[in-house]
Amino acid sequence: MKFITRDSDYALRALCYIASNREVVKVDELVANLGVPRPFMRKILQKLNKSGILGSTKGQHGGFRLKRPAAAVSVFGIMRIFQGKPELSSCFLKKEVCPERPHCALRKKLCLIEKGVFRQLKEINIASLIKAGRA
Amino acid sequence: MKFITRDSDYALRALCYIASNREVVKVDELVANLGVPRPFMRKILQKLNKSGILGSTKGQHGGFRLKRPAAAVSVFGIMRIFQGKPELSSCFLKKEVCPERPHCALRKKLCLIEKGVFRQLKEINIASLIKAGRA
DNA sequence: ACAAATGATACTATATTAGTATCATTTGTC
DNA sequence: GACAAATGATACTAATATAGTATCATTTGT
Ligand code: FES
Ligand code: FES
Repeated sequence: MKFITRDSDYALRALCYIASNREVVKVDELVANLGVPRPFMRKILQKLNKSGILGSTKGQHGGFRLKRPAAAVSVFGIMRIFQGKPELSSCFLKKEVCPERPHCALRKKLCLIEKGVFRQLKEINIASLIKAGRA
Repeated sequence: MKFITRDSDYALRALCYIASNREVVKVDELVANLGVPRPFMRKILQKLNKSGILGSTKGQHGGFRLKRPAAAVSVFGIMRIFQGKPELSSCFLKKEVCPERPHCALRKKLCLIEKGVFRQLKEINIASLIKAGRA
């Protein structure tokens, strides 16, 4: 079972790289340093741009830059962008909304777990990752 | 993002049904009551049998029966059977074992979260689900 | 012998994830 | 203004995982 997908993973690496190096970083530099396929990396960065995490400038001295403080970019936020809202508690029996939802014991318990996981994922951010990585 | 897959979900429903009804239950009865496609249900039950959660008898009065007390069958155990060990903390950069594993900050944090989730998933079991469902 | 159950296994379909390819647009430099 | 060097947008393909089906073999009670 995978919890973090590759695009989230690569996105986090790219963000850490950008945050701990220059202001503006080009795709090619990221590719060279992270070993991610170039077109895939581009796709990921463009998505981060659209989501407001990164800003970009085109042209000769263009590239990507962090648009927010590193501490304000959480792992939870990145996962939501690439994987949608992690939903630990889904019911499969019917296609419409499950009629038993309000009473479902399993769902209730999973929701509790979910809350805790989300809270923890929100606490991990680019700044804390960089700091922990250096220690 | 899905956390529990259908087979795990259906397995849990089947187990709850068996545990809260007769000793021995046939596939057809489960299918009739749970609305799961018969061949899929069979596949799931056979896997539960192989895993030692259920026992089975063939022939005319055959069927499936719980092989352990309901309280000893955890959601965690079922998920492991159908989804493999949930691995919140995987690294994608290389195909071999990641050389940075011992130092990786993200992985360390995810491992902590993982531990908590596992503990909680182990605490939820068929007996507690049935009890909570009746309340 | 036969019917009614499960066991084993192989196959197909659908959805998600991972990755590629291409052309358009912006921007600095000559 | 032409051109090179960057990103933007979009559409496509490949690989993998999930969901489900189909079939034949084996066991067991009557
Ligand atoms: S939400 Fe549908 S049975 Fe739990
Ligand atoms: S970078 Fe490989 S385990 Fe985190």
